[in-house]
Amino acid sequence: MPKGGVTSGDVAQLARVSQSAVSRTFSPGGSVSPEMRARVLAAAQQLGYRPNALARAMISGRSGLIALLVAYLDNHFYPQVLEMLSRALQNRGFQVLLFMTDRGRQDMVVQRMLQYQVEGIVMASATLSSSLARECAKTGTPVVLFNRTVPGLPVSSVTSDNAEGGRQVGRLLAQAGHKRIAFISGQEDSSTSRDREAGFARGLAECGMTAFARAVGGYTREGAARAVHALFGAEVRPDAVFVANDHMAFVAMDLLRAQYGLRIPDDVSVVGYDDVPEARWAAYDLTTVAQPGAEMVEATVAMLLEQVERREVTRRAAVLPCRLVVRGSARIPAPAAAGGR
Amino acid sequence: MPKGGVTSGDVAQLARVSQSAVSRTFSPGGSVSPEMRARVLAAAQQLGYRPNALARAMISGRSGLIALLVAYLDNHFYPQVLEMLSRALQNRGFQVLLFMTDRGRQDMVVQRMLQYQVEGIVMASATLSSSLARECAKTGTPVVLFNRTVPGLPVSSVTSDNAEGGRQVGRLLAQAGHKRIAFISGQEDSSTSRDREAGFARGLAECGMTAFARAVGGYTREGAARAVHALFGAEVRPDAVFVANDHMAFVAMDLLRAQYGLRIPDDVSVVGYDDVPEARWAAYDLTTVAQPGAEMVEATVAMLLEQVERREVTRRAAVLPCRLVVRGSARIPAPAAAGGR
DNA sequence: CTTCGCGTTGACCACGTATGCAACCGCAGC
DNA sequence: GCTGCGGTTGCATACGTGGTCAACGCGAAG
Repeated sequence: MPKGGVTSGDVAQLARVSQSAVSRTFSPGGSVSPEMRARVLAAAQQLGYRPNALARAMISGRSGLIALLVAYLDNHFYPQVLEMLSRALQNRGFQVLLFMTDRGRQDMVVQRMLQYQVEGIVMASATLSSSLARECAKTGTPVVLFNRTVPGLPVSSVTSDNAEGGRQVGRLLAQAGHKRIAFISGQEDSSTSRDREAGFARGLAECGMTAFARAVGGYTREGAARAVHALFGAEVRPDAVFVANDHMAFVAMDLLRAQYGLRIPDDVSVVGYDDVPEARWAAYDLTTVAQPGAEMVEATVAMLLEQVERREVTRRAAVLPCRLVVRGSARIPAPAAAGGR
Repeated sequence: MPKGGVTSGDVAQLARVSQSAVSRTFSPGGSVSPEMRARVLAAAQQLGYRPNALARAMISGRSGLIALLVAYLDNHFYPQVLEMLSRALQNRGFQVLLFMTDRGRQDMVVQRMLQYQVEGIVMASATLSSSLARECAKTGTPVVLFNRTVPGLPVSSVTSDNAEGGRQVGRLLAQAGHKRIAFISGQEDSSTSRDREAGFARGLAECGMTAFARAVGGYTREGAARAVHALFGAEVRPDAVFVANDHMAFVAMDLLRAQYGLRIPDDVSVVGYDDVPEARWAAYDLTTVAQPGAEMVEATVAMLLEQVERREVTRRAAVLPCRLVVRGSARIPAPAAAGGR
């Protein structure tokens, strides 16, 4: 094989059959007699034949490619999701084309995806401009937003019930007797942060309370640190903090212990969101809200592939239930039970 | 656009030029007059033309695809690497086809890569059977192993100087006056674990010591926990542990503190390897050996793309220097300096 | 005016595979 | 023995693009 390509024609020539026969042998529904199939397979084996997926994609109009756009992997919720998504798609016979958002060059990134004739797009924690969404819809490429909602776009989405999760946190902290409950937000323009905060406020309201203070964390370590200093550098400090995700909650815990000399949960309660693996590490033992990662991935794949199969883009939204995970980083209500589902 | 495909022929028809002209307009070295270029671009704009990357790949023999095989993302060193690798390749005009190893089905995975005519393969923390390596070489597809070496295969590799890193840890712990220094290994068959252990033994030997005990951690949390129990459930306990990577070192620290009631570093020193982001978190403040992730990624990309450009697979190995990062999880030598260089 | 040469253009083919269509074979029924 | 039919097989074409080659036009040199 000089320049690296053994084609179906080569196999046909060796097996003394037509190229069509080779193609049919490797196509699921092909009508081939047993002896021909055997001869073809023997020749293919001998030459090391491997069907060219690109040529197959061209003729069949099905590339078998799914684009996956990810914003950042610092938050360890996303590596988990990425791994599960990739495995699920791989098992269903699709290949994953991975893209990292490139700060404002998202348009170019999506163009590249479409150039490669991807059959579907999953966007994890990344935004999509409405013009791009329309462009995808025009080419018939379904898009599923993971852990994010953007109303009014012709795209589907899968999220967990962020509002309900926030509400449960609000009730838990209020019922535990905290008096000054603060919130550290994520990116202000993200639906996750907004929903979690709104639910949180409602949970507090149901217990006759309101949030004591809030600060913007932006879902980054640096932003979280600034938010902690803004809240705890003040005259009167919060006695509980709900942080919009675990990633930032760890920063808060480190800072509160090391720099402010506070004990957790004796002096201050901390609650996060996501239940990333580190949340159960002994050093943090973080009370948090578990997002059903596996179920979200399953829903995403199902929703996307259904559209791929039926060759039509629909607009659906799945909201999956989440679950409060009580650990040691927050005081718990004394006698009665906490907030019920 | 009925069924989603506007072709160069459509553009040519609208612009009243030949299809060749459209192709030349979108090809870098094409000889096109300004006015024709303008007409073509206008027509393309109007129709929303997007060159079909698959067709281009077929004819040019260059798919622009690089396969990336990753074993697991639990160890947070790899998400970082994945993100950097993906960004680097993306910036150089290549697309990343992502694959997760599927326990023994690696052969199938590599076959799928080759079917998609990838121009190169990066394997991060995953093994490659020699038969597969030869198959890749036969098709002229360069392979670069990331953070792993397998001698005798026609593939390149990029690693850090694991032996030297291990040696420095050995010297540090010995010179700090520890008497019973233990080692928790990774996967026994991985080159990283072997090299780190060998260097560690040499570092100890240079100070007239030998390892007090060793246990197998297998690079997993569960394995690390078993190893810790094996070492510290014994009659006489180590007073220092070198753990083959940070991922396992965190498990060890949690267990030593919570279950064995030991203080770090007063009762026992812990040293890891990798310098993942969590290593600097206040709760751990882990002394570790920093792998030069960015440089390793850069070397990987350079090595791979050079082979892609020159269309020949060569066998090279890059070993990059690593750096001891002294933090608070290990006692430090009192007066004189630690290990040189 | 003729000729040469250069830059531009279009017709045509190739890349490797899937598939419609026609031809073909063998067999059963009349 | 002829017809009809179901199952196989090969031929030819299409998918969308890049590149080759000859033709063409136009300006400059003789």
